[in-house]
Amino acid sequence: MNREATLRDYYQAMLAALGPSRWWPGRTPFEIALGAILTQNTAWTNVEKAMHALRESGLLDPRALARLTDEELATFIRPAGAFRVKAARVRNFLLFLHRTCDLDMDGLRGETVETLRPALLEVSGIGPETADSILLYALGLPSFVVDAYTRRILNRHGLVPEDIAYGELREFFMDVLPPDPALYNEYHALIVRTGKNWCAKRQGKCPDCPLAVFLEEFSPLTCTGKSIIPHP
DNA sequence: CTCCGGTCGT
DNA sequence: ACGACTGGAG
Repeated sequence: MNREATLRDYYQAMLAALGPSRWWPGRTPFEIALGAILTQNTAWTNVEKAMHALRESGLLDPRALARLTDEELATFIRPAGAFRVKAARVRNFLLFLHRTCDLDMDGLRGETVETLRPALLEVSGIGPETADSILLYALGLPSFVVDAYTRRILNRHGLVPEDIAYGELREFFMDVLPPDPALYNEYHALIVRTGKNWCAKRQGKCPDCPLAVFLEEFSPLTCTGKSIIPHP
């Protein structure tokens, strides 16, 4: 298969069906990075509750957040779940910002994916997906974000193995797509929107999915990963 | 591989 | 009631 053409076709199909996503416009880099940590294995609606609580108290700012104790922080982000773990992770990220840019993410402008990505991965609590989300959505750097939906959709379409590693799947996109942050931003956003609405873990809703045209056939009743017949 | 965890849809 | 949710660490 021509991977580049295939990935562009998938992108166009989702864009045509869903329209542009406009993810995280008008938000500060720190707010976006914070959201990226809080949303780990968590529905975004829960993250919004936590972000709202922080906003109401004027805490969507690294210098303000840094003054809280771990316990206070945990209380604010409680609706996001795993709040004790995430409080520690936010703390580690704040320490990272203190070290690298004096708690001002504008100071990270000028960094590249090659230098900043490994540095972020050194922070306990920031794994590959969170790092790429921060690079792409907070800093506008061309680092493709891979998530559970990306793996599930591509696997169910027979394009990649189910157990493909994060880095391999990221390169599956980055090897053939130009390093365009706007393209990466919209592509991942479209995948998440498509995944959330049509590609649930248990049972997909393939008949109405924007990507259904790429399946040779499928069973409407048992539209799970294994029941989809991969296209050639 | 297991735990973290409140919240929401089924 | 039950499992999934834009993961990551020990």
